[in-house]
Amino acid sequence: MSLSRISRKLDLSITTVSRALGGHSDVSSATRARVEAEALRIDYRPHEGARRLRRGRADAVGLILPTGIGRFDDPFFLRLLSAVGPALAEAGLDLLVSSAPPGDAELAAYRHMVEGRKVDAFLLARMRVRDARVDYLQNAAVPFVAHGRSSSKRPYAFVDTDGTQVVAQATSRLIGFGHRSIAFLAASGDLSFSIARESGWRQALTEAGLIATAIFQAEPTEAGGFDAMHALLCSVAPGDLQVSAVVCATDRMAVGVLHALAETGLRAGRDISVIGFDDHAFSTHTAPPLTTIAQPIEAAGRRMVAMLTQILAGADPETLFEIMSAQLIARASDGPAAEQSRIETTKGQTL
Amino acid sequence: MSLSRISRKLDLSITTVSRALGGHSDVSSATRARVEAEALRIDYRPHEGARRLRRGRADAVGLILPTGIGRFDDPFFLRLLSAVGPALAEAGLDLLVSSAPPGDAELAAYRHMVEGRKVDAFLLARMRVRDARVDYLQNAAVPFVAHGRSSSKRPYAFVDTDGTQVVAQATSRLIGFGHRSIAFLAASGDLSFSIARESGWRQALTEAGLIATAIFQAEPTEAGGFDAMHALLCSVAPGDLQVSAVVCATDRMAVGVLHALAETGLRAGRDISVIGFDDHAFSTHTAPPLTTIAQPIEAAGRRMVAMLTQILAGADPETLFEIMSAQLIARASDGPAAEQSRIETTKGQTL
DNA sequence: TTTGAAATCCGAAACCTTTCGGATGGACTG
DNA sequence: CAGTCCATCCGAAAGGTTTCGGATTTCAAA
Repeated sequence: MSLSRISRKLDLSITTVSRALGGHSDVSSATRARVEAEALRIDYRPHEGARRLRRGRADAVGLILPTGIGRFDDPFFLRLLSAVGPALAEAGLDLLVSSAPPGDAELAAYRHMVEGRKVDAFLLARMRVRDARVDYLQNAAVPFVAHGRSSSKRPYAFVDTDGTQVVAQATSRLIGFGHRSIAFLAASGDLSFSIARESGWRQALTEAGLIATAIFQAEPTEAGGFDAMHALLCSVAPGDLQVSAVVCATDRMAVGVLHALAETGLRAGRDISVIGFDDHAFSTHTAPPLTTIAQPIEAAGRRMVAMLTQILAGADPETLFEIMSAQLIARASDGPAAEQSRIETTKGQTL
Repeated sequence: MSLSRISRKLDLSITTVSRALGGHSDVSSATRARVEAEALRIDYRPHEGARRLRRGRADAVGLILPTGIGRFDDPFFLRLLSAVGPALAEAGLDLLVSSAPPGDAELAAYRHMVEGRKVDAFLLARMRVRDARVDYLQNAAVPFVAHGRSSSKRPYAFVDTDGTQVVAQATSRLIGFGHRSIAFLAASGDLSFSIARESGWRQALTEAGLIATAIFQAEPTEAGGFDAMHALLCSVAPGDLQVSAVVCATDRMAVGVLHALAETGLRAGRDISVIGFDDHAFSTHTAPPLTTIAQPIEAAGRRMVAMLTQILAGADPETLFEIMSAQLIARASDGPAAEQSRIETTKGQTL
């Protein structure tokens, strides 16, 4: 009831109105102007449903938030969402959001959107090394762009942060501070970002001739970090701790580690160094302020949308990727190794 | 190409297939069974676009994230989103998300969804006392459910936390600890939640015969809290501070306050008490762990969806509302007032 | 046997847009 | 003047679903 309304008013065919508004060349500029004026006057908006029906696409993309075990509130996703929103809007794409815990329910959520033809493509985040979502989407021939990589037969479009390189740099910084036994606190599960960061840690250690055995893992939350560090501290007599520095897979874990340290009376940045990853807003304000790594989430989001529009326009997903570099933000949670731990490390690196 | 596919295969009319699947009564149970079996076999899903075109509704609801000044990553929204997602899915509703900074761009985002008939209704969060979104939506006769109240002529459906009551309780707790000069750190702007919480603080103070003048405000972020507390601490000579406790409008602000305190060598929970609001994941792990207030965000999200479906089914929005109670979580950032400040307060309450 | 109602089914229209394949008229070419 | 070509317009179909207003059959009641 709308293209037709303009067409009646202006005594033109529906076709002509449609083509005028659609910017086609076979309509005179005079007619086009008349149509545009009338469209503006009655504030015409094409009916999305009709358009989708006719064009056979949804002009929408899906994003399914991975609900975590327990409470789910990682600032990462919000930053991604808020970057992706305007970019998508500018491209004329809607964003359909849902949430599901990884596993069958998650796949079902993807299937729901695909089979209902609700979206043309997906944005994926928080990739896992063996990622069922990738298999499913590639199989169903649904385009997507991921934030992070995973091991799949066929390559796909992605944006990723070079976690390996920058964590290696952070670890080297600790080595430069005199630390000899540096632990890595990995995120549990097979989260790609954690594995990339871990290998940066390992790399720096190996290069410096140190052994990379002090690795433990926990849920990528504050509680996970706290529990892991707490367990570590309880496992040895006070003053007998081997580890003098901890590189954490995420800021949230680092916050938990800081807490466990404070609880035991250990001073982060002096007795033990801690480095996080993400540079979330709260990390400036921990006690002490957290040395961490800033990754360009907003830029990544915008880049993902750009890739998506290219793919939707026919580009080959296999050729589209970008690895962005992250930046070490030195604050106060790390520093020179205390004499004591420098000596103790000679006894061994394992825990 | 799909109802028709079933109809051809089964030698029925499209009408009958549609009505069989739609649960209408004028189709024999034998036929219905055949249709259902075939639909299952070919994994039939109605085409959303076609359905929307015909039915004239979108079966989708919109949620526009208010991008803040600077970086935007309040865990509140993520918790709300993850609660709302599954509830909406169960009701057969899609969730369309966008983001925009409050102001003209925000209204434009709402208009975009409304006028493109992309959604049937909205979910609103982070209400402001004078909220242009409410005016616009009521005017355009688009249903919505809000989290939080605002001052509008016509009432609307909302779920809210009773911030006033619980903050009064928290403030009384501080008074019970012997604090006599208790400040409130409000969120800037005219955010409803902050105003409700402020009035709880004021109420408790007044009831105890204390003067409620120590109020200052800042952006509802860690940086905002830090700057405000920092400025306060710098404005007086050390040891001359009037305020012995601070009630913060949000946990994020409280984190900043904690940081400012630590920087000056003041011990939160001993020299100065701090209470937050939200009980976000990181609040368990601040130094010291933050005494705060837990509000039921997930339950609120589910309740909002329930209300929305009622409204979409014809219920009167003006009769739908629920005020949920929040809970004080006592941790270590507050405690008995130090002798010193108890004496000093006699000098005056203002800052 | 006729009538009427109930149980089942179906044709066609409508929702709004896009696009294929022309149609029309005028200007230009040869 | 016949033939071409171009600029501009339009009719009709298609896309998948729902629903209005019957049509047909069956069966019991009169």
